[in-house]
Amino acid sequence: MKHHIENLIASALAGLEATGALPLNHGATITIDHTKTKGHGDFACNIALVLAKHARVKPRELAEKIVKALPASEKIVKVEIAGPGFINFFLSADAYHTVVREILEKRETFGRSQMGAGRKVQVEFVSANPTGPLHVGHGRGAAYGATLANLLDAVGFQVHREYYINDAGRQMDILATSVWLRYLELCGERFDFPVNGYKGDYVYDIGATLHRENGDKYRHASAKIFENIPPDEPQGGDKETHIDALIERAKSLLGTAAYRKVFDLGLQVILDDIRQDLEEFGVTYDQWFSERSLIEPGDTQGSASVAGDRTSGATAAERAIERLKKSGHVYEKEGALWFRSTDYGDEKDRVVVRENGQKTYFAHDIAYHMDKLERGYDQVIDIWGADHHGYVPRVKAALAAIGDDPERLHVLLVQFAILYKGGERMQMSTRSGEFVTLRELRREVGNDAARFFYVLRRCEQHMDFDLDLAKSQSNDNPVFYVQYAHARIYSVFRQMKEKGFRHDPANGDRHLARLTEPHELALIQRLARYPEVLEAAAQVHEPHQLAYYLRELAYDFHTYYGAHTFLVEDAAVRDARLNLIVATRQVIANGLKLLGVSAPESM
RNA sequence: GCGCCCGUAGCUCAGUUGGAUAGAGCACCAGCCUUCUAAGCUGGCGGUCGCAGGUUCGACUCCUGCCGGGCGCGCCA
Repeated sequence: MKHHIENLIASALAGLEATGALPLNHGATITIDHTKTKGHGDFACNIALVLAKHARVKPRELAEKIVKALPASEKIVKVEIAGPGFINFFLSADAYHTVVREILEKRETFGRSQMGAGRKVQVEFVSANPTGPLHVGHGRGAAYGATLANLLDAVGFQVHREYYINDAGRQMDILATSVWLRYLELCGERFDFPVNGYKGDYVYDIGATLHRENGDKYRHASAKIFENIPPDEPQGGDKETHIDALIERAKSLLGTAAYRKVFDLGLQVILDDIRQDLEEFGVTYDQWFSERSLIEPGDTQGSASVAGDRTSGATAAERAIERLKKSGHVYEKEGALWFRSTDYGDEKDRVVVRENGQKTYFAHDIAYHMDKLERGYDQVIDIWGADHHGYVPRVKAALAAIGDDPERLHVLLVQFAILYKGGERMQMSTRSGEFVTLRELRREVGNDAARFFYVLRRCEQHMDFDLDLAKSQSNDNPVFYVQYAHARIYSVFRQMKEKGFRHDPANGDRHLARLTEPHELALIQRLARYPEVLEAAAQVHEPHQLAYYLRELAYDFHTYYGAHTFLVEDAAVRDARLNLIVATRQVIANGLKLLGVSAPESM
């Protein structure tokens, strides 16, 4: 409909340009807006205001000229000039009635479009370190990322969903060492567990699995393990150097193969848990990309889709460093290799290869993003926790340095979800083991409420997640309101059978013109906007627009329900109304599907 | 100190990418269940859009400076 009016305006402008009433090449784009108040019609166009100065005419005068030049359209019953020079369009009821027909024809595909034109988009989200179960903060990224990916898919992008597994690096070594120490406790060894180790219950469980499957195979005497290890914090030492020394001790005592076994057990158990957790949450991926695959050429976990030249056997990380070197934006200082990211506006230069020869996490991330772009995505979307925001400039700088276009990378920062319980803010720390997991949240409030609640805020908005409120399942939670509208429509049809009526959709379609009540027109107009909402939400990466739309749609329906009876004696009116509410049910179901929320038939 | 995000009704938040008289839910007050589910509907109360300038036909929206809150500034990941 918007496009239809755009065409009318464009043709009017062309006419005025031809007669010289308007200058050529004014370069203004025609925008059609929905009006806020009914008195302003259905759509409004501000073109006369925009062009007035250029045409050296008063806005209202120009508006009159445009209106006179407008071609006739059967979809429009009235055109008015209002305010400073807005052109308001009033649609015929018939123009809207066709929407009901369209929804019933297209069913679950109604709202989908080809805006994306098949362009390839990668969405990487959650990507939590596999050092423990997902907590409620990850849940927000999961719900947001999954919904955004669904939206992009719905408007015609080819979407690739990916999880980056941080399975290399110090945090994972700390986990492996923590597992081993818990295992040793089960073997009967006694010692003080390091302050900086992972203390969650799941670490015990993994240690227990290790013990059950291997007995005392990996046991070493605690005296030997802690021999010459610098003291931990409670003993007046430094917790970081203490845990690092323990990691080295674990590696040397166990040997490479056995250490890797312990390490991989922890990784595998936790990753399986994360995968299952997300799956239950309705979040699935096309690919789980291993960080380790960037540095271990033989690794089969990672991307198999990179076509490029790996003839030399170089890892992705090595190739990334090479490309950086060729760019001339690196230098050596104090034994380390630095990337001069300040050349691209970063605050300071960054180390990519440490003094000890190991590549930094940043180097891996350069390689990962290089790999992403090599895979040919038109657009790469990263969804990160807001605490990583300082990281964005250096990644973009690196992409620019190696000759890729940093504009292809979009980093969306999701603010923390702060949990409140009993009016008090809850603290979260993976290390201490005191946190609310995503799984706990899902069990308490349900998947539907969690999914809906999470995407109700713009991602850059801090979110207060009141557990008591979400748990109470009161009508504070809009998900029930929307689901109830859906269930209510099913209920009407159950009632219809009891009353001995039949729904004849063809008859309803013939009598759509009987839908003349203000409630009906309002509902139809809301339905007509659904495709626009999907496009807007996808384009600006704001799933909350869909959530709000569904709430408004549910409101329109509930109001209609309260004001009119659907199951009336007049079959023409009855069938037309049933067509309308079936269309409503369809759009609610379509929208909820994209949000990952169920659409129940009864509640 | 520097950088990013946020500041809209008592609370939690929208505001269609610069449009017309700033909206919703909750809370509070007053109504509506022999009629398709009251998880609902109707009405009312509620605002210096953090503050001050600027840009223009027009600013919650864009620019600058302050104030307040969050986060980040590692050869951690």
